[in-house]
Amino acid sequence: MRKPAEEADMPTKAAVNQPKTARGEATRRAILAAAEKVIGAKGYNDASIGHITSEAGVAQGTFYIYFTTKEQVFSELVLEMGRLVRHTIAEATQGIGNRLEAEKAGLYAFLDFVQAHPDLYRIVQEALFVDPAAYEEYYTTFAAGYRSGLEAAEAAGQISKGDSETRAWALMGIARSLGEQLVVFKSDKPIPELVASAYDLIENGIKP
Amino acid sequence: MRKPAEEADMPTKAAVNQPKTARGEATRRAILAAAEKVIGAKGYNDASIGHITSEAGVAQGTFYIYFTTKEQVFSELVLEMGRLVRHTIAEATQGIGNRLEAEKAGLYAFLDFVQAHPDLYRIVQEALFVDPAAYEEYYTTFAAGYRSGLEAAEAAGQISKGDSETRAWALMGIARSLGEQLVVFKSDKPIPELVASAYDLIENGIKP
DNA sequence: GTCAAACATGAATACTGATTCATGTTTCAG
DNA sequence: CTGAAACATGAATCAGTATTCATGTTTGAC
Repeated sequence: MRKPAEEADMPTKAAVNQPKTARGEATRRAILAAAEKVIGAKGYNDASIGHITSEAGVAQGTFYIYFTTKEQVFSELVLEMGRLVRHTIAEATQGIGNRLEAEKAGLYAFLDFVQAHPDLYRIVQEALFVDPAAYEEYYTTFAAGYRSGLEAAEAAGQISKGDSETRAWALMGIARSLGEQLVVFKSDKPIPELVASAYDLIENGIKP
Repeated sequence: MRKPAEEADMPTKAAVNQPKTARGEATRRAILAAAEKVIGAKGYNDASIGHITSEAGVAQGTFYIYFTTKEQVFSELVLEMGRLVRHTIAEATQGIGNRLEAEKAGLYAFLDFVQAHPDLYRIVQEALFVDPAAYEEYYTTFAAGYRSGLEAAEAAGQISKGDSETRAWALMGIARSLGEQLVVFKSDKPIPELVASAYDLIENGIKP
């Protein structure tokens, strides 16, 4: 478990195994990409190191030059997914004044991203069983952002008052469920329609 | 799913290994209960047959008297969760005329159930990776019920018009997300509050 | 009571797959 | 150019564990 840092002092996650040359950099990236593909497709347990390295076009031992453990690649992928999603959404909602509109654009961007990266989506789901801490961080970070957006909107009078904590989780649940529609159940409903229907619900509810 | 008669001829899923005596019945049940507990706690892969049988208080070989495969117990647990949840919700919403109120009562019952059976909840989530077919059936069955409820309510003028397919998935997503709050993130927010906040959102939306 | 069918046992089998290691090959600073 | 550090290889190790099986024990119909 604990891993003494090379000479620094990170208590939580020492970033060892960093490549020093361009070649190493490329190899590491290839392995990471292969891991995303293979683990996303076969699941963590059926994805063997052999599968991953052969997909990456390197020998099995090469894996351990850049990663200390099978679990470590997995964790890295979860973190990557988190960073990418947040970045994508932040970019998509950049400069949208009305926060309700921003949320809608965010949902749209999220679904687009999920459709483009189905493997990463499944990996995050599996994290609940492979790396619960990463899973938790992924969702709590996400929820915190959602929540503060809602609170700002509430303060600005752009949405009604309500429990923004529960709202945040509920809205995340909607986004996740629709994402699953696309990636897991392979729905062919176009994203714009999904977003439109969902946002009609979110804005107006279902009261007659 | 379909249940072959004792001596009929199902090609897909022979229901062999049915105990014939009271003792066998009890043992099988003990193993199933142990499997729920152990797999729910450690996850499918880390839950070995040895763990399960020792939790059940029987020898390792006994497992294979009642189950042909580790995967089979797992599948059975997913099916059980589906049956139990549907039954619980049906019972809780029995005789409620207003369908909007019925949905609320259903959410309440669902969250109660989830809190009482955290292991089963995790098992369903893991089914996406261990037994995708069971996972799919669980959610599509659930969604179909949700959807037809919404359509009936719409026809009866009890809710506004809208895409009931997407609505069903969105509402399921909310329920699931709140369930996860309880079971995975161990929120201490009382269920009635969760339900109240969520249903305010579902009924009225967040428009000011 | 008896005995065949059910049930139970736990050691042995058989295989998978993560991780290590001894041995080359490539890179690049000086 | 050159040699030490990086990088790469893939066969060998090593542990875990699903499943089988030969051998008892219990049950219940008669």
